Amino acid sequence: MTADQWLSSSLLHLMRARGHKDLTGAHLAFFAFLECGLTHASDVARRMGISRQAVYKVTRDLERIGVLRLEEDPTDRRQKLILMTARGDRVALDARASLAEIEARIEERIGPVRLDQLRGALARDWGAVLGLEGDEPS
Amino acid sequence: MTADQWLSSSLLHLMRARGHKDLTGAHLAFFAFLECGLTHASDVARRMGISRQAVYKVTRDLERIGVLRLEEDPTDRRQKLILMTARGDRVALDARASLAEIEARIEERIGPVRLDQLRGALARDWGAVLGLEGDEPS
DNA sequence: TCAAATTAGTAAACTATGTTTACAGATTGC
DNA sequence: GCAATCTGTAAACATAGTTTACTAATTTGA
Repeated sequence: MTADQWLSSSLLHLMRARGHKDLTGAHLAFFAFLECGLTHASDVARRMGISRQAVYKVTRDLERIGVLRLEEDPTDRRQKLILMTARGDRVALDARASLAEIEARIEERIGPVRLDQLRGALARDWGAVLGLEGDEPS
Repeated sequence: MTADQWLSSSLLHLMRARGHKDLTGAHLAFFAFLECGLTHASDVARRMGISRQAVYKVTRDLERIGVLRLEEDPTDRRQKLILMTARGDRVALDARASLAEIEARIEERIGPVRLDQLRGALARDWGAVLGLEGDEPS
């Protein structure tokens, strides 16, 4: 189990415990990018480094289960605005709480100082590494 | 793109450039555990935290393309010994060289000191975190 | 200005990588 | 000796992505 897999499976587990039984890992990963202020599927796809067709499937799912809704974008009629429903806001809230819970468990395990160092190392150093190259799909 | 995904896709890319066109990411991930001295599929499955059925498929693939071969284990007739073929040895060599190349590119990007710190932080801190819980499959 | 190139969303077929469930044969513990 | 457990095997299924293809809307440039 890698760090990534552990993080996303922990998040998924906690979200299910909070009643979001129909959310998958892909749904939650996608959701994080909406939280960053993105409002269009193609932007999310580019930022996630996956195809817009993959993102499309997730948005279609999330619309079907009532987490978000799509609306015509008046500024560009090719695009659709991705908007949160009431349940979408609850999901976002519960996701933030779950992530805080996970971080608290890590801190409990390795201590606040090393957690801070680890966060710093990952943000600075991996950030620099990943800024180097992108094999993004079409 | 996460750090994990970046690492494995870089490794896969370099291995393909070295002529191993038929190897997949799952093949290479599995291979790393053979390099650690494991000789039986069930051991690999446990260490990787995946089902032994998933490992079985990979071994079957790798046997088919001539990277490894299976032999009856004389000490336990339930088990089979996983052995390298000549091509398997070449794969292992090329994988080590590719990883060294990747690490060199990271070092070039963030410098030797921060690379060392990052490696330390990941080994110590994430190791401690992942040692905490295991949702391993049956 | 208008044709060409690009971009957004949609959709189907396929791929990669896992899981769950099931079973038979070998081994181990009591 | 027999039940529990472990091995490899295998099929059916799940998840999350890709490639290819199409239409409509927009942007670019000669």
